[in-house]
Amino acid sequence: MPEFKTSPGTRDILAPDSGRWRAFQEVFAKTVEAAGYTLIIPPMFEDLDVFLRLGEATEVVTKEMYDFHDKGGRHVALRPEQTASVCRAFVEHRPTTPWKVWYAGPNFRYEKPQQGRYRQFDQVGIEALGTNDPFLDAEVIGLAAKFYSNLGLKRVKLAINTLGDGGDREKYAQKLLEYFSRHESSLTSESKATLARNPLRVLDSKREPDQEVIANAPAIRDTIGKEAGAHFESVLAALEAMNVSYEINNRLVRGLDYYRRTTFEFVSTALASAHTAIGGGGRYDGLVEALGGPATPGIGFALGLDRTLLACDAEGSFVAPKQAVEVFVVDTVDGSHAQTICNLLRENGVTADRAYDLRSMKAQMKAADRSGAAVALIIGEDEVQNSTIMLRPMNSGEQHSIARGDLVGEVMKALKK
RNA sequence: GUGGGCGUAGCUCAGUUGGCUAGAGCGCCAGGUUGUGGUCCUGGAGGUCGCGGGUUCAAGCCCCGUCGUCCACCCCA
Repeated sequence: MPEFKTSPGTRDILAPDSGRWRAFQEVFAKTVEAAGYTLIIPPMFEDLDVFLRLGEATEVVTKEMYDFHDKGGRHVALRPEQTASVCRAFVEHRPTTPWKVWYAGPNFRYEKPQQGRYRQFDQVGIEALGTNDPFLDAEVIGLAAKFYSNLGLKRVKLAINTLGDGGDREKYAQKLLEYFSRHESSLTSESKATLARNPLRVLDSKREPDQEVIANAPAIRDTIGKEAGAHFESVLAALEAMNVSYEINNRLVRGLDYYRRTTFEFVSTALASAHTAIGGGGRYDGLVEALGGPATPGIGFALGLDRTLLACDAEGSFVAPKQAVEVFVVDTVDGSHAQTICNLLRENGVTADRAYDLRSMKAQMKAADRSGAAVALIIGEDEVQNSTIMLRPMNSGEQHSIARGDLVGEVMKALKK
C-alpha cells in the first residue's frame, strides 16, 4: 500500500476519464456559447461571508463549508457552489445587463463521500443576470436540456415549479409550518427536525411514512402572487414553444434557500442509486441585493459532472475518447533516428511517439501497437545504410520501404491527411 | 454526523473449521522468432494480506481499536 493517498472525497482523474471530462466541458462550452454566454472563472475561495449570504437554512453553508483562516487572519471558504461567486462578481464589476456567463470547475463541500458525491466535485453551469423576462427562464432551461441531448442522453426528465416571490415564499413556509405541525405525529423524526429548520424542505422527504402527509400538503400555487403566477405560465408556454417537455412538480423545493419563482431539476431515470438528480437551478432574484448590489434578478443552473457522467454510463452514451498518436517510430539502431523523425513529423502537424531505452524490435512494436498509432515507422541497420524507412500500416500485414527524403509526404499519404 | 458491508499483487478477485514457502485471471517484463505488434506457447518480476494491538503452539482467517472505501440515512450535484 502506498504511503500517500488522495484525501477522502477527492481523487485523481486519469486517462481515459480525464479526456472525457475535457470533452464534457467542451461540449458544454459549445452549447452555451452558441447562446451568447461567456466564460467566467471565479476564484475557488472567497470571504466566508459571501457564502453565508446564501442563507442560514442552507445546509451547504451551515454544515458543509470548507472554511479556514488564512495567514492574514481572513476567514475564507472554498466555494461550495459558484452562483454566489458570480453574483459577487456582478456586484464587483457591474457589467452591462443582461450578463450571461458560464463556468466549469470544482466546488467543495465537507460531506461524507459516496458514489456520485465527493468533497471536491465538478460542476458546469450558467448564470444570467439583469432581466426578469420569462423567455430567459425558458432559454436557460432549454440550454440544459439541449446539453443533455448533445451528450446523447435520452432518459432525462425535467421537473419544474415556482416558488413565487420573496413574500410568497415566507407566506407559504408559514402555511406549511402550520400544516405539518398539525400532522406532526405522523411525520418521521427526521422530518420533524427539518420542519423546525426549514418547513419547505419537508416536501423533499423521500421517507415512506411522510408521503401521505406531504401529498395532502397545501400547494404553493395557491399562495403565490398574480405576477409570479403569470411569469410561471409564460415560462411554461415558452418551453412548449421550444418543444422542451417538462413535468410540473409542486413539491419541488431545492436545497439552496435563495431560489425564487422558477425552480427546476433534471433527473436521470437511468440511474439506480439514490442520487438521480443530475442538475438543477432556478431564479434567485434577491441574491445580488443580499450581496450588497442593486436589486437584480438572476437565473441559472448547475450540472454535476460526475452524476451526469454516471447517467451517460447507464445509458451507454458519451464514451471516453481514446487518445492515440498517428505515428509510432521504432528505432533499433541507436534511438537518434526516432528523435529526428518524431521532431520532423510533429513540426508538420503529425502526432508521433516513440520507444525509449533501445529495446528489442518486438518490444518496440508492442509499444507501437499500444500507442494506437495507425502507422509504424521502422528504422534498422538496413534502412540507415540505404537512407530508407520502413512504413508499416498497423492494421494490415503489408509494409513498404520509402526514401527518407519522402518521409513527410509518404506519411501524409498513409494517414490520408 | 448516524448505521451497515468490504480492505489479499498494478487491476478484478479466490484463499475451507485458524495449520506447509499466500494463489488465479488480466496487465507488465523476457524468451520461443538475432528485423516486426495484435493470436499462441514457456518462463519471470511483483505482496509489510490497510495500519496498530490482542488471543493462540500457530492468524490473511478470531477479538479490539484505527484509517480507507462502498452502501443507506442526513443532505445534495
